[in-house]
Amino acid sequence: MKNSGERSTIQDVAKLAGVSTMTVSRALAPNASISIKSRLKVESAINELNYRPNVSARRLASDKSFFIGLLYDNPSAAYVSQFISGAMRKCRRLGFHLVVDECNGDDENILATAKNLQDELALDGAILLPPLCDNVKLVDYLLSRSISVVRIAPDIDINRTPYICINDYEAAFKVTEHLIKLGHHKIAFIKGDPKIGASRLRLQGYIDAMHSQNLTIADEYIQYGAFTYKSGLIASANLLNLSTPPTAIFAANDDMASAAIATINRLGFSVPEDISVVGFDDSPIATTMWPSLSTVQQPMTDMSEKAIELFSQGKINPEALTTDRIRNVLNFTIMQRESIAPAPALLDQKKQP
Amino acid sequence: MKNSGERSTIQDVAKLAGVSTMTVSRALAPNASISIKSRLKVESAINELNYRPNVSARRLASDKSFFIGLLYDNPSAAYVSQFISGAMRKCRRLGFHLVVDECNGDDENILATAKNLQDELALDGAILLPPLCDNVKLVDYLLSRSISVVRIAPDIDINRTPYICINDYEAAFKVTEHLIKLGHHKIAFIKGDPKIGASRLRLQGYIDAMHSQNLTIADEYIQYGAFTYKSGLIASANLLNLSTPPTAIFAANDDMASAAIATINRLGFSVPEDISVVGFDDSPIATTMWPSLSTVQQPMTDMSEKAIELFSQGKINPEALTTDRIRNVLNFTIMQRESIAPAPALLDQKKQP
DNA sequence: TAACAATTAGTTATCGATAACAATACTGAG
DNA sequence: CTCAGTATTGTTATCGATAACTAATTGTTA
Repeated sequence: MKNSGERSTIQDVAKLAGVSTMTVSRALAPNASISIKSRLKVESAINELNYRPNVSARRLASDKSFFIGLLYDNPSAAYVSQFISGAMRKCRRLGFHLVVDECNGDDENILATAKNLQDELALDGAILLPPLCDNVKLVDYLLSRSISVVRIAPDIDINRTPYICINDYEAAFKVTEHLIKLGHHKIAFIKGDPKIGASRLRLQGYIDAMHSQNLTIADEYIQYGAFTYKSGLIASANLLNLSTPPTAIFAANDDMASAAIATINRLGFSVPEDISVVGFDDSPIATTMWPSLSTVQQPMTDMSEKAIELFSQGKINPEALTTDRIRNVLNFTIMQRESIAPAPALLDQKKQP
Repeated sequence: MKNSGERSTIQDVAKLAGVSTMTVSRALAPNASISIKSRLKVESAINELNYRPNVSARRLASDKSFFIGLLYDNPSAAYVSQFISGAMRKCRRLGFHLVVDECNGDDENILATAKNLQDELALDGAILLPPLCDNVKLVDYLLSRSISVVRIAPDIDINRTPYICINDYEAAFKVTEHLIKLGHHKIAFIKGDPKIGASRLRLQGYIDAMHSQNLTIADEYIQYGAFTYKSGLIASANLLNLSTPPTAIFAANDDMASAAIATINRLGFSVPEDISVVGFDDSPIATTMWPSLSTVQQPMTDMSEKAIELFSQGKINPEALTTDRIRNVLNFTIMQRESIAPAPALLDQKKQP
């Protein structure tokens, strides 16, 4: 190992391994033709010297840019920043640069931002966060410029690019099932933004879980929501004003769930004694709230690291996409916190102003 | 202008300007000796070709890295991500790369993370967000490696490095003054994390504004807080349980202010009719809340862009630091929203469970 | 005005990697 | 065993910029 401060170069590795620099370079490339013997020699030299290629030199010499764009529209700051931090770290390790950009507005604007970014940096890859992951025009454009695309939780054209997600359906199913096991029968659901595919899956998971236990769902128990706090306030107020309010509210994300808690408290009920509340995403608000919010945790760091890894495993070219490369479904965790409890034996209190 | 897709190089500029590439290079450097005539020729050629230097080539050829580290400890995700987005954009424009890293834990850990980053990337500059901006050991280390440092809202060794902030004192003063003008006399304050310098300034602004109007502050009206939602819940509950609760609560950040709103609602009072609430920072929660929160907006994008600009204006070397380069105090904005109203004529309701 | 500094501009080598081509080492068929 | 054909490895030029040196120009002073 060279004395710290000085980084070792490909020349050092080549000398130590007793091969040419090209052989080292080839050992690093995913699809190069190189003998096993050389590869081993090079690999051990790399380890010994703790060598890592100089990105700038690479970028200059090759036609690749090693830039990966992370494009998002308007998911919550928390969602984005959680995703970023894992992706950044992984990028650094693998010699990529992450370029984060917000694509706002209508389709035209979004496309313009993407084009601009591309003109400026010549992206090698792009990661699309919801709801951009389902923007067909954007995907078309990126693929037409032969930019590798990885989508997070897409709902459309599932097999067109590799994607990463959790099983939203199953998560919602299990949460609902759990509430039922705690004795809840009157479970309401606050839907998410219909533009985001996962909303549909979460709703369906809830519905199917209810039906699987032979529970019927009153129409009014499924409320419209849009992933915003405000929409959660309205939806939860609607639910509490029903003649028979629910004993549990399952919201499609944490912002709406925390709005539900606020409403419940404001109307003189308490969480979880009177009404249990569950959210989705495990965003920071879930633990800043009091009572803390039970929710579904997505493994954001794993997801973002996985996304970057996909780029490094050779070019993601459409023909070579095997199913196991395309589908990357990671495990969720149900975070049980203070906001849920067994159903109250009887709920006959009246709300008081 | 070259046909889009192809970027023009320094050679193109040199040819068009009728000079050598070195002259172009020098025209771009901050302290190079070059005649006005050549500089003008080069500049117009650069404009015509829309030339922007290739960062990789630069990094390879020079001893600079063009990496700027953005180090933060644990300010809210919202604070960091707002800062990042401006900084990223500016970096792209000026040919830097922003490397974002979280430095957690005790001083030793923080230092280790910074050293690691430095070994890996050889930073040209570092931006320190609070509370890292006041970590003397960290600043010492970075300066000792001759990394340019820009600090955000520092409280210690103010003149050691350039810094960027708003006038927290004045903002707090004006907010308090505004509440007083609305007829509030019983104004309480929830303090921020004492590790963060701005906390002290915000408190002092509040105190001085009260005194300037000859209002006295009951001891119990100044509550301990730590910038967290939970600490805001406790502090506000304390305030509402006083025999004469305040008619206005000013919290040193939005998280605590929103906790205050939650407590007020839970105890059967309403905002702003019974009690006005003001926060600080204009974080996303301020507008997701209902009622929306009046607060002080820091110009985060301006701050982050300014920070990056400082690096590009030649090396920030300690000797050349004039006062006007060091101090960068930007303007805040008081965001008046739904959570404040004139003081109630009389507050004689009792809280009801 | 000649002689010498000080400024400004140009030339060449270099950073660390890969592309494209050239050379060599293996392989199996005849 | 030889030779074509393939698999592997090496050589040289190159990416786009700057450092370090050299050359030319300008300005100053005796």
